[in-house]
Amino acid sequence: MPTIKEIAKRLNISISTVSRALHDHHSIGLRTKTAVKKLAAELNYEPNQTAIFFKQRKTFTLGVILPNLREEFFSAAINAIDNVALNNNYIVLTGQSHDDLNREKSLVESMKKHRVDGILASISKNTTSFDHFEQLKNFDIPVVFFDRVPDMPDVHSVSCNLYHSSVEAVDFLVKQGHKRIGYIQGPPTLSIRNERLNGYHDALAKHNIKPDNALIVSTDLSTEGNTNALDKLLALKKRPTAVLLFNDYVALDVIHHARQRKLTVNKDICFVSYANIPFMHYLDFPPIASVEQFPMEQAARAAELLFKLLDPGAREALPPYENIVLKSELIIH
Amino acid sequence: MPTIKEIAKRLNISISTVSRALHDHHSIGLRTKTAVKKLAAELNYEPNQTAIFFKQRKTFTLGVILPNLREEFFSAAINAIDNVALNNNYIVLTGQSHDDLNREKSLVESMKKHRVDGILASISKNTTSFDHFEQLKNFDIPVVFFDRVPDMPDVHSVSCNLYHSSVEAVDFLVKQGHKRIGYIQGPPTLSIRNERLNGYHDALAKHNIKPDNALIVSTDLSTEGNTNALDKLLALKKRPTAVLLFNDYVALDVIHHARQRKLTVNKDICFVSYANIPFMHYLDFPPIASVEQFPMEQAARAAELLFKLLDPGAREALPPYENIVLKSELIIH
DNA sequence: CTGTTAGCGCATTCAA
DNA sequence: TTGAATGCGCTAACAG
Repeated sequence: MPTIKEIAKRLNISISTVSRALHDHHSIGLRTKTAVKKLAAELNYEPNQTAIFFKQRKTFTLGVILPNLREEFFSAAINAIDNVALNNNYIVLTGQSHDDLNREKSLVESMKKHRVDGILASISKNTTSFDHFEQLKNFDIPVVFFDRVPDMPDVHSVSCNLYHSSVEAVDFLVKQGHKRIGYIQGPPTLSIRNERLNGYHDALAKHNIKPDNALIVSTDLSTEGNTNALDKLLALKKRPTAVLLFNDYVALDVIHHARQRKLTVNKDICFVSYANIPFMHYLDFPPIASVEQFPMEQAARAAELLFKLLDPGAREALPPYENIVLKSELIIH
Repeated sequence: MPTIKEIAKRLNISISTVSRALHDHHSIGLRTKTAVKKLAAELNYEPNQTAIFFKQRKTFTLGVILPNLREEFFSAAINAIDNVALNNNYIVLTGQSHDDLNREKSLVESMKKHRVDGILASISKNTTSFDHFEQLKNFDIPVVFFDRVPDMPDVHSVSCNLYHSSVEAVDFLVKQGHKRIGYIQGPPTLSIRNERLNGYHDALAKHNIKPDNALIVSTDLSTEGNTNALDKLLALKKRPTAVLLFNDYVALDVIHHARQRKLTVNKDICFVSYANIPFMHYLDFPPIASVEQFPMEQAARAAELLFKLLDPGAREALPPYENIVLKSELIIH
């Protein structure tokens, strides 16, 4: 494989001249410059990036850690990140935690080893401690969290506030005549800020509907957890006529299960869900509304923030920790 | 950031001794070895991988190029690759071509620049020339194609032969009483080997059913292409009562469209499809059967093959070009 | 406008 | 059992 040394030797000039010529340095004569470029092309010269990474102490690589790629939400996020990375001549190293804390930790380790310049992360549902991310500060690897963000100060984050949409969702259901509205909530780690629940509560209060704790059940997001949650609601003497669902994947299971139990969805019982993944449109009985959380926008904003952190000039203009919050939107189907 | 040089200085020993101690080299005294390791731990020493990559001329990074991650087929493949890579202490760089040849080319370029040790690829539907992959041979970057493999000699590949399942699919339909069976085929680049079509034809012949070219229509895999294809079949004087569909994503659109046209799926018209993605189970009217193409197995085999190619010892035992073919399986729902 | 020199962090050959 | 020396390929400070 040809190197600049090789080119220098053949042209009887110095290595640094070759280097500069290849970089269009202003102080290089046109004649030598063209000669160098010509020979480089002939030899099929390709700069050895590993040498450059080493020398520049940068790898032009971004790490992305997220729960999984199966969910359209996250594959959409990856697409947005890819685009931003591409514009900045960066490449993306993706890792899936599969909601396993240990796996998340080892992903952080291996990305650290590979010297990624920065990391974008959406935490696993089982992540309660954040030391593995914290230690990255010692290595000058900035981290920006998105969507599933830790509830901590001193982190950069981009997230989507679900409070208002939750209020809207209940408003919408009430307007449709519903009075008993249930809520299937997700695991506590993913609900620290309780935006969905707070919105739910506040909206009920607004409409003078007495809250009933029996109407609030939980799932660990497994299919079994999802169907059990619905069963609990259906076991009540006074069943809910509408239910908010933690997200569309919960909705898939819950709707399926409701129908197996011979309920007519959107008549006997209505659902509103979160995420608004396109796939739901193929269902016969989709949720009547879903909260759009803008994965692409979140991810893009997070990536842009990360690139600012990576740029010493831009970083100065930033607050010590930036926390961007987008607004979700209730989409009526 | 501490380096071995730093450690050497503090311990008043040489750099090479430190290096060797850290690697458990046999010729290092126990006393010095423990001293070195102790100090390294205290200083939080981390070897600079970029230096190692540079020196070793390896990056312990695999490139994966595939059409997109939205399709469960490919996200499953990535998971399988992740696992194999993890076992080999490799990390995975994923790129999506979005079925765009130019994007695929630039992915190859940037992976080459980043000096990945090897590449796994599933080609885009618009890929007709393979120079961008071919040139990698000059850089000693082995490529293994999987699932969507080029129809060329002199490449490594892992794919799934759909011929027998296609025959089985028709057998199955015939057994159900169908005599007019249509086929919606995909773009020519993805059907070079014509396994689906050949199976379809041979099976019809086997059952003495006269082939009818009007029953074979094409789609470019867009939603519009998919619905148009169905419309063409429905416009025939003698409509098919069953149709083979290129894959499950075509099936989603086709089934949706059939129902909008007031057909009762699985009664007025039956569908058999390819890919067998789990999501279909949430549909009310899924295809009655689907051909499992084993994305995880394909990807895992491809990754394993790639690691063999990366290992000089193992490579010797291999033929110049390995082409692994798995058998698909018809799954009746 | 061009060349000389040094050094990034590490593995490794050769010498002791 | 250890150390000295070399070089991977490239960039950049310094010198001319």
